[in-house]
Amino acid sequence: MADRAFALVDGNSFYCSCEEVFDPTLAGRPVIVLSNNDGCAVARNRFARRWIGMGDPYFKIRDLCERKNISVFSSNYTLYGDMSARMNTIYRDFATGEVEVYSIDESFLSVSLVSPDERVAFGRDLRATVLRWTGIPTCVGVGPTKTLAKLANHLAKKNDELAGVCDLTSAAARDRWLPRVPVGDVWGIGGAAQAKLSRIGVETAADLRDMPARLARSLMTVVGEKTVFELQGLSCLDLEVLAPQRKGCAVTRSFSSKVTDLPDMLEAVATHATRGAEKLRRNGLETGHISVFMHTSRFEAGPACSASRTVHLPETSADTLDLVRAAQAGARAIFREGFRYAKAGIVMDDLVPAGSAPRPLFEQRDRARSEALMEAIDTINGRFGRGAITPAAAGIRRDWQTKFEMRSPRYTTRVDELPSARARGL
DNA sequence: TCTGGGGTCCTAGGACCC
DNA sequence: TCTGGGGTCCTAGGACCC
Repeated sequence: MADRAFALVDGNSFYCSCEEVFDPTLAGRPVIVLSNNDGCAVARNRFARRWIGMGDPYFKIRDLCERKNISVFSSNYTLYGDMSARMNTIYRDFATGEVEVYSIDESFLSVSLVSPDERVAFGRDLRATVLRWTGIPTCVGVGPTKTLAKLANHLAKKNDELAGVCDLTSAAARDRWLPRVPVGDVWGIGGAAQAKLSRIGVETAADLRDMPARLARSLMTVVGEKTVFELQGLSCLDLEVLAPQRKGCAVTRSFSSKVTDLPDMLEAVATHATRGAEKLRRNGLETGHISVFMHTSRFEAGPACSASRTVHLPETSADTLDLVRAAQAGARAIFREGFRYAKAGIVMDDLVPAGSAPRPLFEQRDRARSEALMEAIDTINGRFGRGAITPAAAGIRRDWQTKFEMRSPRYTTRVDELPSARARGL
């Protein structure tokens, strides 16, 4: 049995690249994609990077974008999710199914069966195939642990001479590269850990690898200790080919304009609960309680307020009407007049598989009827688009609705939004 | 004038990730 | 005017019990 090896593949400026695939006029031009509500820049292509910082609020850079002729898009998660699925199909071919989908644009592949001297060629072939079949440019990092694969991917992105593929399989390669990586760029080392490490003179990935594991544990808990082992080449994190059952589910949104009255708040909370119930049903899960929260803006002077309330259900449920009712009851209990609310949301945790929880002796509602109704609603919304049917409480789309003013078409998932092509000179 | 000890379970909050 | 959303994991500390 060969030693273990992992590859991490990710899409370069993934959201921007998705937009560029379907709009050839963007080629060679700066492009950014905004977060929900057109709030912040969350993706920048390589031409936009010199002007736009990650997370820059849009209202602060709007003029700059105009001056520099930067193309700006609202997030189009439907499109990005579909492109992501296409890429993972290719990865599964390359890694005989041994693929962990880590995020919308990153996947770990097992490459244990690829001999060490062929791993760079494997990476180049994978990149070329993904580019040809989806139009998305990628980088590939290879290593004996997931943390090293991640680090290799980071190096592939930052160093043009690597041509998009970096292999840290050999100890010699690690000795060459790890001293060049700031410790804060290591997967799992955030701001707090970086500050602690800096105080004891640990500044690079190589320093972290060479520090005593026990000291790492005392500074950064067992998570930091594992990171040290992983940098040494001792694999502590396995590939998770089957997505573990999710434990929680949240739907939260900032309002596009501040909410000050109860009817608007109730409508927003009902909309979030509706969406939450859909997510539960799609995952075959139920919840026994739902929490509601609302708060004012942390950037705004004036009276501040942050409140939350958990409401228990008589029995576990994924029924939209149950969840809307409970969420609104919670919202009524915590809503206070006189505040300019900036955000509200619902959170559900302790999720259980549908039908697995013990039922009360005397059922309070007709389960079969509820399930039939929800199935009908999901079918209709599946065919005609989300929101074709919603509970009346989720309302009629008022001012608080999240903004997506610059969203591109859903090219790959909606027949009425397919890209069109014109042939010239025939 | 004065403190038990040890176990489990739950929750809140911190840290990190994309 | 305008500053994202959705996860996971770990630990400390309180409540409770015997």
